[in-house]
Amino acid sequence: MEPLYKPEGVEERWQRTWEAEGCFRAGAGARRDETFVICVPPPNVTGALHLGHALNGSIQDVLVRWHRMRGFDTLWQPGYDHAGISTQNVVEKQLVREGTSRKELGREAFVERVWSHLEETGRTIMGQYRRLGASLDYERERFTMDDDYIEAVMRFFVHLWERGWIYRANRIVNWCPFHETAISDLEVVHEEMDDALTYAVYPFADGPLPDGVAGITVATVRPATMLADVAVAVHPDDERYRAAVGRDVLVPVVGRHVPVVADERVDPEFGTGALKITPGHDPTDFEIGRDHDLPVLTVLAPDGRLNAEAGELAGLRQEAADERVLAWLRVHGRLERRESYRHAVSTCERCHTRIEPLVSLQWWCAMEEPRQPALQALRERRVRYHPESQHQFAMRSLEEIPDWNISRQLWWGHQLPLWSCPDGHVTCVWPPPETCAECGSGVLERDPDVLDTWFSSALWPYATLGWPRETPELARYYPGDVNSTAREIIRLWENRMIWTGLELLGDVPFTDVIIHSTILAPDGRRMSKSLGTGLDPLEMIDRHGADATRYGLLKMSSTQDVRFAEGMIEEGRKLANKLWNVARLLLATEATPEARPTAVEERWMLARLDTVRAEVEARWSAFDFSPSVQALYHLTFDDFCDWYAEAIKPRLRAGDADAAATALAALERLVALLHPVLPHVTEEIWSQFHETRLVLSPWPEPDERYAADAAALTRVHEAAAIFRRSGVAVELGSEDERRIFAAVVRPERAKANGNAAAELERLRQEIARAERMLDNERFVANAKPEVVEAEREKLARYRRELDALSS
RNA sequence: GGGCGCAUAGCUCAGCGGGAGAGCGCUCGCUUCACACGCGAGAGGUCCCUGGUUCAAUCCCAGGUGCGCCCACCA
Repeated sequence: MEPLYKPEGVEERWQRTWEAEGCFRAGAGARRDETFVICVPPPNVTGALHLGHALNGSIQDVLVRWHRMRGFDTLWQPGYDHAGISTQNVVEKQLVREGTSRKELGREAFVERVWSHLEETGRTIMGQYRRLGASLDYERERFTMDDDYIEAVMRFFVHLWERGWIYRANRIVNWCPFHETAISDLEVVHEEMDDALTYAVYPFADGPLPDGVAGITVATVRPATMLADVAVAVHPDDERYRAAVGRDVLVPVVGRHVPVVADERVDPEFGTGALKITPGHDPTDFEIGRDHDLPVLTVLAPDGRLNAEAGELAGLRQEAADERVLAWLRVHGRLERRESYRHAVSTCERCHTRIEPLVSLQWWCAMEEPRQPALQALRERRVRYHPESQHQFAMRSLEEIPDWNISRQLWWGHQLPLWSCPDGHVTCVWPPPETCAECGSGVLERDPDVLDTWFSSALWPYATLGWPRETPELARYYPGDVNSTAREIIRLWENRMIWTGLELLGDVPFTDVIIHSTILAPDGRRMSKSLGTGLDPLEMIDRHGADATRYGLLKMSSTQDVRFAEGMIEEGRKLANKLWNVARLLLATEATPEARPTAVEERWMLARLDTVRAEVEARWSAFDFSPSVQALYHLTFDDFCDWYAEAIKPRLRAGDADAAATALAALERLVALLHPVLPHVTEEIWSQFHETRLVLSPWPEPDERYAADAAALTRVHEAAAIFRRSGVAVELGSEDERRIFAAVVRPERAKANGNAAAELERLRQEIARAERMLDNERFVANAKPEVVEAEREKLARYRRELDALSS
């Protein structure tokens, strides 16, 4: 064993060995009947993993390795998501760079192109998980476009159809002109943008009002949509427009007569208080138009250009059309003014193209019924989000959940299992039908739309286990236990897995959802590739090792948002190196591990190991990782290395067989406790004195035999602290205590550079403080008894120390 | 506009009713036979501000200030 632990080589060797020996397979090493199941949130097949994935993988792997050691039949399910629009976006942009387009390629060739693109990226992702040491059951890798998985998606759709929850409706949707598809509200991001607000005059059709007012001024950021205006609306209580309501005004350019209507949804404070109504291109206008029986006009085509309705402006891009309308307004004296205007604009989360609200015929899934059992499950805490604030958010989201637009006008994804005959009958079955279910026509055309990518993700926990087939895996591993993910995905994924699981299998897919922190760039900005603030986890692994990276990420996992700090990963590297070196020291004895403690420091060490075992178990049960790795760090550095190893060194050198055997037993426990966090270095150390694999070895059993001895060493700890501060050796009661003191402090070598006077002063102040509190009757009467007792003990201790120092 | 969260040492963060902590950085001293990715000793803090509750507040409550995230159809 070399003096410096070098993770490169060691880590990859163990990653290969573990996998080759089947240590990660579902059920490997199981010693009890209970199962523990996590499915990895399937990463988008397009991208490489980022630090968030690495953090999430570390969290899950700690839980999985811990349960596997405890003997659970453990399954950690890997896989990836076809990520419909994201993937299509990536490939389309490649095509643009190559000077072609998906339309030129045609649907079939395009989909083939996507598949060939996926081959490499899929391998990259699983390679990254392997480098992190993630103990996924790699042989069970699943993809949402596997044949079996497609089967599950189709069955699910047909199920919803038979339930009567699928319907088709013409509604305003978010339309992405680049991808030429509808997207859901959840796929829209809002971006602040500088824009111009155009104030245009709509003159009254039959001349000015009696008071001489010639028209109504409205404000808009998209002048081109005027062509589809069907009314002007004002607030019913707005005195300014009382006389105007019921009259007609003239729409600019097209000269259409449209009515002035009164509606409470108009904000009289904004702009001029008058709102042009364009039901075809604005969600609010759509509702107002519907309630006033106004027609719906559309001037924008799916590609973002103006359509035939726009007359001579047809075929222009919207920006160009805006300019033409503006010019018309200027020429005709209808432009009142323009002002700059900064506001939030909806954009496509994938391509950041400005979203056009568009009336469009889409398929929807009604949510009123299916959400109810999920909401109930959350209320009853049959599924629990951690932390609690996210549970509240998840419940609110289910309460407010709108119907789900599930159709996308994309080519990459699961095509809807819907066929129509020439008579317009729609057949929904799977496998594909031969004839129309209603009229028997053999001429059927499949709906070209594909499903929202989250539609298939929603089935992940059970479709990966074989559903809808009744497989043994499904029976054994459903429902699972834990799901871990980032905040932004609660509504997109977590809640949907819960309601689909309840609907199809009658049970929630997991009992706990961990919402982990977001790792920000060191400057506090969001980590993202486009900002150049992204960080590749592999870079950290190359520099410090996978164990160190896992440690650092877990340490950063506690609060909501943490700035990335490489120092925490370095801390992990030092921990691994420290552990390695203390193992070097102890393994040099070549003893057989067996706990036969003869001295107080040995019983104390075993007691400490058990205390930290209990603490770590409590932390991990509560999904609280940062304090757990902190406890393990101090256990290793302070307790194990600085105290225990130093205390027994003289005996090891003297060839004490009991001390050596006990030391290795203690080391066994230490590396077992550390294994879920630092799997590689612990496995490497374990292999130095075991034929077995630590990954499948039992987690340490509770052992309270030595708890009473923990206190004895506390006296030595304090004596050492005083000695180091003051240079004064406090008298110790027992031979044991004096021996340990000498071994750890090594007074013959440590030059006392402390200050006895300062130490005396410190003790006097502490004594005065404790006396003040104990003299306070209200404190003694109201404080918890153990707090008062602790204060008495402190006072007594300080007095003892003062006496010892003074003499 | 709505919701949530955060302000603690130079930096990144733990702690959260009774002694202000860690890692890194900094200063000083150590070629101590596991480890210089180490060992020992230190310096460094009105725990954001103002009130309130309490015998006792960094911690609980209210208000303020600053910052972050999520959500949102004000044209």
